[in-house]
Amino acid sequence: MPKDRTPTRIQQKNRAAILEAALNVFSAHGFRGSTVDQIAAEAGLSKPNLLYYFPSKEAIHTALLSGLLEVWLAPLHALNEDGDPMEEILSYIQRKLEMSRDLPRESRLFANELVQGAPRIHEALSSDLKNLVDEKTAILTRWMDQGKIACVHPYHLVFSIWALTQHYADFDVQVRAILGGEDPFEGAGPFVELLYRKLLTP
Amino acid sequence: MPKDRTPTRIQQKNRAAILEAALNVFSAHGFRGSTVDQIAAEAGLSKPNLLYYFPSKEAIHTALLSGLLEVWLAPLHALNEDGDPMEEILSYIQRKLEMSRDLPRESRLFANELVQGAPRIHEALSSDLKNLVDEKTAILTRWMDQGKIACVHPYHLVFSIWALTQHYADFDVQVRAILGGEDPFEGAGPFVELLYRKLLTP
DNA sequence: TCTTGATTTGACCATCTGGTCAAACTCACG
DNA sequence: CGTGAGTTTGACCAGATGGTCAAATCAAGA
Repeated sequence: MPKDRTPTRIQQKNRAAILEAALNVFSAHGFRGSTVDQIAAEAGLSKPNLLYYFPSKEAIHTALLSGLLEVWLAPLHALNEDGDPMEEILSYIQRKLEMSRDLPRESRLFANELVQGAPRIHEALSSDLKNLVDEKTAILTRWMDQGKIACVHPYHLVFSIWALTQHYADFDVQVRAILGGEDPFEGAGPFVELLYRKLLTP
Repeated sequence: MPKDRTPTRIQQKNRAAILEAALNVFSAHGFRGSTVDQIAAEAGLSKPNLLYYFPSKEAIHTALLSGLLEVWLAPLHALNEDGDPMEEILSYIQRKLEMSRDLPRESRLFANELVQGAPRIHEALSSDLKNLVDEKTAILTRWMDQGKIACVHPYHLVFSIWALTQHYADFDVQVRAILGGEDPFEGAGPFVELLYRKLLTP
């Protein structure tokens, strides 16, 4: 196991390669469906070598999840009370949709975890995530009280945004099977924008 | 392996128990994360006995999926061109939401399969499902052309209904972690009804 | 160059898992 | 009863899988 001191170039490179490979594998097969050999092969390392950098399969998984949670929540963090309410919300939605398009592996990694009861990130949900959502729904509620956007259940508003945008990453196969060759995001962008404009216009 | 003749009472009972147990286990852990022993224990059978009724783990899984696909698509099947457009769509949405509340295991079974690329039901998606959706979006399009509902992308309208309603079953842990003790479906029903009323009112 | 710590690996192990099989048991029916 | 088909199971197997370890290799500073 490498020391905790300043990591060498090799350590940085290999840790990064492992996390990148693990993202590919875990997001495609879930935790239980992925094997250490698979991740090692994808990272271009032997299995014992991989286990030299991370003590176990589970350690890789949690390192991935906790490392990506920040990235995943960044768009919501950026929601700014001082901006124009409708524009703030719509640009949050657009950022989430772009993340589904550009980071589908990350979306599916979390989807895999959540759909199976989030055994490994349950605590993060009810602490970090809940705090963030509480904070941002408070902003939404204030906007509603001020009549700047229509009055709807703020938590379910957030859920709906997550559901709508992440659907395109998580259930990509289904969407594409139905749309045929058409690019899903071509139509999705205008659709969700129209939807939330109509919903939130006072 | 039991004969193909008219199944005995024992066969009916055990097959049903196996599928019920498999639904519990597969929906909670995914295909790869579930073991035959787990399913057998849950069904109150020994592993060899279970494999007397189904030739393999995969056979149980496909039997489950194909058996439930019909149930899963029934609400969309029921969408009737001759009814009142807005009421037809809203009651489709309510039925889907009720299914998320009453059949969350079924929802998660499909979610698990889809998020991992639907390796076992890919063909059903691009044949049965696509045909059904094509048929029903044609109805939606006609309603839009007649000015009976607002004009939006019909495929993305369907996707949004799936995403919004199934979110409450598939990501149940997350929803509950954020809502605290509140019943998710209490607020979800009125929220989605308002959302689609605003979206689809011409 | 030499030394020392960092890195890599082949061989190995214990456990889990899907699946098999022959033998035993049960049940309906003549 | 008795019998034959239907049902159940303990014992077992082969392969996969997470993880270990001692030995080998490499890399950079003295």
